[in-house]
Amino acid sequence: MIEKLLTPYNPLDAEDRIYAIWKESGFFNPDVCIEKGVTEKDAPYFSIVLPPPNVTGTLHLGSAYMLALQDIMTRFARMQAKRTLWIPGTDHAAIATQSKVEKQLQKEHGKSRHDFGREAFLHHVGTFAQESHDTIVSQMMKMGCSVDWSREAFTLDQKRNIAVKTTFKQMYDDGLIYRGYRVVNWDPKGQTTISDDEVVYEERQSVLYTFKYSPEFPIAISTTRPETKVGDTAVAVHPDDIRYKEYVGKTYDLEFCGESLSITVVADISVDPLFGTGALGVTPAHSSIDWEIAQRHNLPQKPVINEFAKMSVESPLLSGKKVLEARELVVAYLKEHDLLLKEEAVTQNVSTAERTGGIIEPLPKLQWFINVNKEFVYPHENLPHVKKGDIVTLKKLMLSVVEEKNIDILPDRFVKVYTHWIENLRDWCISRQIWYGHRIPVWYKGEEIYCGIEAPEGADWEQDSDTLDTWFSSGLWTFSTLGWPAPKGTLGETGPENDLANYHPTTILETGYDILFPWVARMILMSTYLVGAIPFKTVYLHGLVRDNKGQKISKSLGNNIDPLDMIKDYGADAVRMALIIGTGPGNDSKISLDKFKAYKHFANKIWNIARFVVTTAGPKPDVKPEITDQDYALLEEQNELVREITEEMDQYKYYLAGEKLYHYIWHRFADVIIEESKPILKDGTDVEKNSRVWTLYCILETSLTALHPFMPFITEELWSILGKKNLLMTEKWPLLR
RNA sequence: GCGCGAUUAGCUCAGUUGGUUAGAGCAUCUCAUUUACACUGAGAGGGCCGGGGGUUCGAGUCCCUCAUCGCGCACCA
Repeated sequence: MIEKLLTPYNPLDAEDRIYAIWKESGFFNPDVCIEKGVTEKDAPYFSIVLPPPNVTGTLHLGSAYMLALQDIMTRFARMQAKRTLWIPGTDHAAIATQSKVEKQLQKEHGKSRHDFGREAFLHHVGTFAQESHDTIVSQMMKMGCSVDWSREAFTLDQKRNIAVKTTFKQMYDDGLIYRGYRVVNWDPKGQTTISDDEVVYEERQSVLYTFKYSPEFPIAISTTRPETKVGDTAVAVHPDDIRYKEYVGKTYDLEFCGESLSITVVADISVDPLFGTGALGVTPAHSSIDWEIAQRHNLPQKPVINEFAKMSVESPLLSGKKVLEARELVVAYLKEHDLLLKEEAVTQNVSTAERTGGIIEPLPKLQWFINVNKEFVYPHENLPHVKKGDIVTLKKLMLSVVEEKNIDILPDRFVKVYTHWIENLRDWCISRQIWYGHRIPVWYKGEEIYCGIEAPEGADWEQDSDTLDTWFSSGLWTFSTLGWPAPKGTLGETGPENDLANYHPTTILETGYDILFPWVARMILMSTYLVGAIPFKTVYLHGLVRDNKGQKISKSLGNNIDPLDMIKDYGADAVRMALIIGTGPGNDSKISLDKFKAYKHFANKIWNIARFVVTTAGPKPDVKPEITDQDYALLEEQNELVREITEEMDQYKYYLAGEKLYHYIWHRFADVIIEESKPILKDGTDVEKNSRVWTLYCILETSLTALHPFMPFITEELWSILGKKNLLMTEKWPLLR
C-alpha cells in the first residue's frame, strides 16, 4: 500500500477504480447505509434530485459544475450521518431532442420524420436518446457523482408516464386544463406551438411603414408587418383621441392588395395615442394583443398566414408567397398606389423559437392550456399558509409559498425576479405538434371527448396526436421520482416504495438561474397542486460557466471545453475544485486552464503531504501518546477551521469553505506545520517526537475527511493507503467524531 | 419603459451584521534549494475599492446620483 505513495498520484488510474468501489459498496443508496449501520434509521434526511440533463448529447462544463456542487452537498450530508439520497435521471427534452434527430436523419438519409412515420421515427429518437443517456451516465461517474443509481429515472419512462397521465387527468377533471382556440406561438421551422418562455427575442433592424389601406379610408396606420394587414378586420384608436372620434363605430369595405377587407373603427384603451398615427390596424388572427382587442369588440378573425409561414389568401398577388416576399409585394403595392406615407428604420425584437431558431408566427390554433388564473378549492392540508378549503389559483399557490418563505431562493434577489414573472404569467400552452414526448391522454370520437389514464373502451376512439411540453413532466420531477402517484407512504420504512414519505419535500434544489421560470416555477406549481407540499425547501441557483474572456461557452463559438478532456489532463478532483472555488450562487464564472492546473498541483501537494507523514514521520502509534501543548494548539487550530467551514457549508458557501481548506492544507499544514516538524522529528525528545507523529496523522486524517466532499477521489485513495478499513465516503464529518 | 446584477492589485475573484494598516490565487520580480513535493519554499512590488454627493466618531460595506458593461421582464403598431 505505502509503495503507492512513492510514485506520483495518478488520477486516471485511481478514479475509475475508486468509483467502482463506491458503487459496489451500495452506500450511494440510503437503504444500504441504514442496513449496514452507517446511518440511523431515524436520522434526519437530506434529499436532492438531479436536474435531469437533456438526452441531446453530452455534458458541458456547466453540467460538470452543477454535478460538482451537488456532489459536495450530498457527500457532506452523508458524512453528517443524514439519510442521504441523490436521485439521478435524464430528460427526454421533447423538441430539443426531436429536432436534433430530425436534422441528423435529414442529413444522413435525406428523409423527414413524415417519411419514416411516427413509429419508425420514434424508434430512431429512442436509439439516439439511449446513446446520449449512456454518455451522460459515464460522464457523471467520471465526475464522481454519488447518486443512487438504483433509483435512476427518465422523464419519459413508464413510471413517469403514469405520473404525467395522472396529473393531466386530475387537472382536466378540476377544469385547470382546457382546450382552447386562440393565437399561440407557432414555430414554422419546428412545426409546433411553443410556450411563452420558449420564445427568445432577438433585436433586429426593421422598417416601420405608415400607410392607408385605400385612398378613401380616413385613417393611416403603422406597422412593421404590412403583409399581415390583409388580415385586418378593424382599426383601433384610443377612446379619448379626438382626431378619430368621428370614425369610431363606422365600417368601411375596401380593396387592399387584391383582398376585400371590411374594417370597423373601434375605440380601445390599450391603444397608445402617441405611437405612430395613434391608430392600430387590428389583425386578430396574427397577434395575441389584437386577438384580445377583437374579443372585446366582437370582431371577426381572418387568418391569412398558414403553418408554413406562407400567405393563405385568395389574392393572386400574395397567395402562397412566403411572408417576407409578401411583405415586399405589399410595400410595392402601397408605393404604386401612392398609399405609403412614411418609412422609418426601427430596431425591433423578433420572436424566435429557442430550439429551432425559427421566427415565430402568431397563429390561431386549437391547443391545450393550463389555466393559471382559475379559482379552485384547495384540497390539501399540509401547506403552512394555504388551508384546505381556501379558494386559490395556481398562480396564487406559486406566489404564496415563495412570498411566505416556505421556499428560500438563493441568492434572494431572485425572489423578486420570480414574483415578477409569476405575476405576468399567462396560461401555459402545453400541447406540442411533435412526436417525441408524452402523448396527450385524451381520445376523441365525433363530438365526444374522453380524458383518462387508459384508452376508453369501444371502437372508433382516436387519441389526440399531440404530445406534452417537456416541462410538464419535468415539473413532477421531485415526486414522480419518489414513487408518486402510487407511494406506500410509510414514514421510516426503508425502500424506494416509501420514498415519498421519507424524502419529500426534497432538501434543496440546485440548478441554473436560467431555468428558474421554465422548471423551478413549474415544480412549485405541480407539487403544491398535486401533493400539497412544497417540492423543496431551498433553491440554490448557480450561474453560467463562461470562458476566460467571459464569453458564453457554445459549440458555435468554438470555445467548448469537454469536461472529460479536463478530467483526463488534470483529474476529476482538480476539475471539481476549479469549477467550485470563487463561484458563489447566482454569479457567472470564468474558467481557464490555469485554474485546473492550480488544483492539479494541489492534489499533488496533498499526495506528498501524505508521503511525508507516512514515510518520514513513520507509522502511526497504536496508542495515543502524551500530546505536547504545542501540538494541542495545532489540533485546536484545525478544529477551529473545521468549525468555520462547517458553518460556511451549512450556508451553502462552498466556494469559501473549499478555498479555506486549500489554504490551510497547503500554506499551514504543509508549509508551516510539516516544516517545523522536521527538526522535531530529528532532534526532539521522545515525548515531542511521539506527540508530533500522532498529531501529524490526526491533522492529515481530518484534512482528508473535510476535503472529501470537494476532492473525493484522492482523499478516498489516501484514506485506504493509510490503512483505514472503512470508506471515507461514509466516515463521520470531523465535528461528529 | 420596469427591474436586477457587476465595477476592489496586471488577470480571476473574496471581503459576512459598517470597526485596527483592504485580502487570496494566478501572473511579475528577487532569493533559496542534491528537498515529502520544481506540480517547491521564503520574500517583494503592485489598490483614490468606477465618478460625484450624503449619513456616521468611523464607509469597499449604508443612502442618493451619474457612468460603463452584462442580464431579465415588458413593449414590439
